[in-house]
Amino acid sequence: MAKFAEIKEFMLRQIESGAWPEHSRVPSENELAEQFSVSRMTARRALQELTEQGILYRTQGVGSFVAALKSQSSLLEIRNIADEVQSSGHAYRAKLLQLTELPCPTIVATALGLKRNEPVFFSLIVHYSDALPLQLEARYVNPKQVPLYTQQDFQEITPHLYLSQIAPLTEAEHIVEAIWPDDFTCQQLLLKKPEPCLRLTRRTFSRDGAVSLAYLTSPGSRYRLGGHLNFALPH
Amino acid sequence: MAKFAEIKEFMLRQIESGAWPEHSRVPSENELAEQFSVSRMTARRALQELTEQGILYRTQGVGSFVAALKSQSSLLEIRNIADEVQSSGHAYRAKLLQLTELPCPTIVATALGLKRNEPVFFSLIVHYSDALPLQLEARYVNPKQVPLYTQQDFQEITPHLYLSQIAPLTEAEHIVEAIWPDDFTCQQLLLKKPEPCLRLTRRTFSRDGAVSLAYLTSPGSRYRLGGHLNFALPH
DNA sequence: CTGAAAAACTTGTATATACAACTAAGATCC
DNA sequence: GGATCTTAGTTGTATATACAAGTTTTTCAG
Repeated sequence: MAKFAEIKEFMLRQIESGAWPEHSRVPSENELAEQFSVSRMTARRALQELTEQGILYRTQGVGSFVAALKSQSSLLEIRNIADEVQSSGHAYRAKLLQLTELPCPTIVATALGLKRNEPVFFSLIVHYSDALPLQLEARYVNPKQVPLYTQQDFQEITPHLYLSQIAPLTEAEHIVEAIWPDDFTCQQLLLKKPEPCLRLTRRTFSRDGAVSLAYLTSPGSRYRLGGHLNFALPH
Repeated sequence: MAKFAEIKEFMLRQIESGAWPEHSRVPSENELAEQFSVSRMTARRALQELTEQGILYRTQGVGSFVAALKSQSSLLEIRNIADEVQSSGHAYRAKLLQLTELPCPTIVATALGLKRNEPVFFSLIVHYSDALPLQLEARYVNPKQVPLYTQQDFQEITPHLYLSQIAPLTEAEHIVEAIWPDDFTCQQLLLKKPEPCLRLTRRTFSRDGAVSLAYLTSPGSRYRLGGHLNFALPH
């Protein structure tokens, strides 16, 4: 591991363990340089990158400080719903409804850069928290980029996690909408009466272009798309 | 302006003008260093920061390239609704329904770090695109941080813009929900029939703590909360 | 004691240099 | 022709140094 990365790791451990509480001062560039026997510029890089990640804030002439801990989580991460459910103390389960190859609908073709009716992979999954359905995931996947998609076991690994491994994310596009669910969606989400639902349309890209188009639908009452957005302190 | 910033400006102009199209190669660190008579490390910094902003991508041993233009806009910016409407070619207008001091409700007190029934400022505004109501904004503001809030003319300047000037943002927290609008909201948004609405709850912070709590409600059919999230290419 | 000046310390910018790691293209050998 | 080696170019990491700019503390004159 590069030296500046080692310093970052060290500082992150201090912060996460609570040894360096919020708003406390962290070692200066020169102090870190001496402690780790590196040049000031290398120590500076560690401080700089942690600042860009919203973990520290710095003021010229004063010093570097630990930012508020709640700023750690970020909308920028695309969260893995399985991790999210488990970290809230519930049991995660997925039910696979469909996993096939389809002729590509026009909208999907446009989104993924394919031709109409060209083969495209399609999966349909319900994500549960304990016995409660949290989200209906309908996903189209570009076969050119992920040829083995239909051979995976999505009870064991979420499509998002699998895709991240096969075609590392370079970019993601999101649209959030409030929609009125159709009958099928109500049925799968066990909604006795229709209620407003959140629909997150997510298109992901890898180096070679669009990888997948996913429609994630959740009842507004059961799921919140939250997080924190961090801004650098103005200098 | 610092030298690295001048180089960034130059490159941004080239990209925005179309002189450097998407995925075209940009000058290398050494070429930029020579053109601008700076050291390689300074040229490198310009390239590096543009990469972090998602404007370029770089590959070791190969070069630096212009990223897809659509990656420019980002969810990270808190958008000014007035700018957004105007940039889409419509006329922006605001109607101020209320601007008063209220005894603080419990939820608001918790969110802003005030005591229950302590005075808090409250504003209620409808944002229009031409004659179409786009968003109902209900906002509570911490009087300790923004004592002159109730004396502003919010037909002329949006609360968000004013607050940004008075108490620069250090942090913002967002929650997106799908809700069923109440009668008053329907009336103000000119919804003849109720329809699912997006509600964005936004809490903003400045250096000295929470500044405001805003509820932004928009009909799902009229407004999309969109944008792109950029990820650095893994190294 | 007060106020101004100086010193010490911090982060910010910039340079020159060196070597490592990686890629692509060309040269060479068989 | 084809495989391998070399070379040139590019980005990535690291160092030592210098000065600028901002803040806080100390010193010292009055």
